[in-house]
Amino acid sequence: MYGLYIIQKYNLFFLAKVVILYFVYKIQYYGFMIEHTSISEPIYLRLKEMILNGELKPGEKIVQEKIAEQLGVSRTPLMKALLALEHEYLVESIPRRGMYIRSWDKQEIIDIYICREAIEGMAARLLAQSKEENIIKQLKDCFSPFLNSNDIDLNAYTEADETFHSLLIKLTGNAPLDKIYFFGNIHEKVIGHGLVRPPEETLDEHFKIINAIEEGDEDAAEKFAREHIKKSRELLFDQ
Amino acid sequence: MYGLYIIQKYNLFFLAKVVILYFVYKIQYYGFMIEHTSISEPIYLRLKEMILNGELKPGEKIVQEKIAEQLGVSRTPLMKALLALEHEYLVESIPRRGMYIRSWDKQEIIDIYICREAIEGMAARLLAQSKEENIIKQLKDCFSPFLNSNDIDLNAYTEADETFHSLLIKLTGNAPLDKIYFFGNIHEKVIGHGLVRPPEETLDEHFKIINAIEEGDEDAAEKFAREHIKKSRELLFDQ
DNA sequence: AACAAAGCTATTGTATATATGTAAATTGGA
DNA sequence: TCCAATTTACATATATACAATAGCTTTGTT
Repeated sequence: MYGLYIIQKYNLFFLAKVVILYFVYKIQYYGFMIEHTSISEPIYLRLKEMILNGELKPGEKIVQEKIAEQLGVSRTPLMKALLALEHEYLVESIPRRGMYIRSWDKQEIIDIYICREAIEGMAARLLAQSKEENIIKQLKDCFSPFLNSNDIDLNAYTEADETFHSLLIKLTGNAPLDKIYFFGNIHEKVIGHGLVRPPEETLDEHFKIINAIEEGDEDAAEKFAREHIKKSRELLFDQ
Repeated sequence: MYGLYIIQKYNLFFLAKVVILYFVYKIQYYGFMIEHTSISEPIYLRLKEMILNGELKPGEKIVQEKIAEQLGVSRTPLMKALLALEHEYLVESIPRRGMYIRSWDKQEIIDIYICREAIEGMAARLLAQSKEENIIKQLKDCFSPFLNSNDIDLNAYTEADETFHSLLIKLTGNAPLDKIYFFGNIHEKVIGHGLVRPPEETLDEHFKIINAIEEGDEDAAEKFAREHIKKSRELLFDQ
């Protein structure tokens, strides 16, 4: 045993191997590598993508074994991902029957928009309280490409819109608030990648919110953020 | 095989067994029995109870096999329950390390109270919009026992307070809003079953909210609901 | 004696097997 | 031919088995 070690010690291949293993270890340890938390994380992301882009359609049943085979994993981590999606309102579970891609009726969509009003309104208020320059810059940057443009690219604007609303929450730094804001996904799904209202109308509203935040006017910031969502909601159902 | 069947067919014990099994089946089928959706549901409830009453302490590690054995189940449904608790902010998961009972620092509690302000404020507004008699009655009933009483039982009042805040959300009928309102648990946990402020102070505030709802004054209802929570938050941290 | 590295142990993450329940299919009777 | 009841097939829920890894312990070297 000892003799073997002596031999190995001066064996170049052995040394090389140790060095490599060491670095692999260090790389993993210090997190330079992609953090491989678990396999259910990528499953979750993939399924979410499939739901949002329509590969999996509302009302469709999810047969666990099929999807598991399709993704090349077992049912256990798939279940974990499905439970996360259930908590995000994207998947519905009927005990002993199965899981289904969720679909929303008119009332439910209204209810979701009301939640967004409450959450985004509060977010705008919090940002107005902080009034940080860096925050205002980030918000402005979303829409600055479209200012003074008389031919707005709808796809780009849609993406900017999504970024803006997501940023509004994240920039507050309020983690619990971000945690309960999973309705953004559903918004996207409901309107099918389009816009509820034309950029000409909403661009101004977005800047109204940003300006109120910049001026530190909490009440105005919240009011404008809410009105912005409310208008879209009312237009969706002309009520 | 067939012969055996004939013998069993006329065996009284066999017949009795079949009859019993049949009724058990029917009882289950028609739902006279407690609906046994799954075993993870009671596990979830039990764990929640254990966390809230302090049997499991903040920061404590949850060793799955231990708890599973203790509850007499396998790790699979336990995991399901733990994931649900993670989504409710009661349990924290560190990948490959384990799950821990969550503890909250000052900033996080403030953040949670801010969420409550947004959610409960919106709930009060929605109820003011509906202005249903039945709703107002239920809200009033929470506190009517304490009116004109100069010696309020603190335990009873604490319970009434919890019921009131929970009702405020549920009575809106907005399911998504109720889904994101899981911070009520944490409130209870944070203040340790006590009250942040004395009944003399909060009883009046509660009725201010209820009266605004009764009068259909949305703005006032939301304002009072928010102020009520904000005052407690400020007192908790005297900021 | 101090430190690094390898091995060990405990616990999590994943896969598979078993059990239980639901819905569809089939059979038998009117 | 239609209806009801039983059987069958399939999918989910739970349990168990296996694999991988984090942190501790031990060992060996300087």
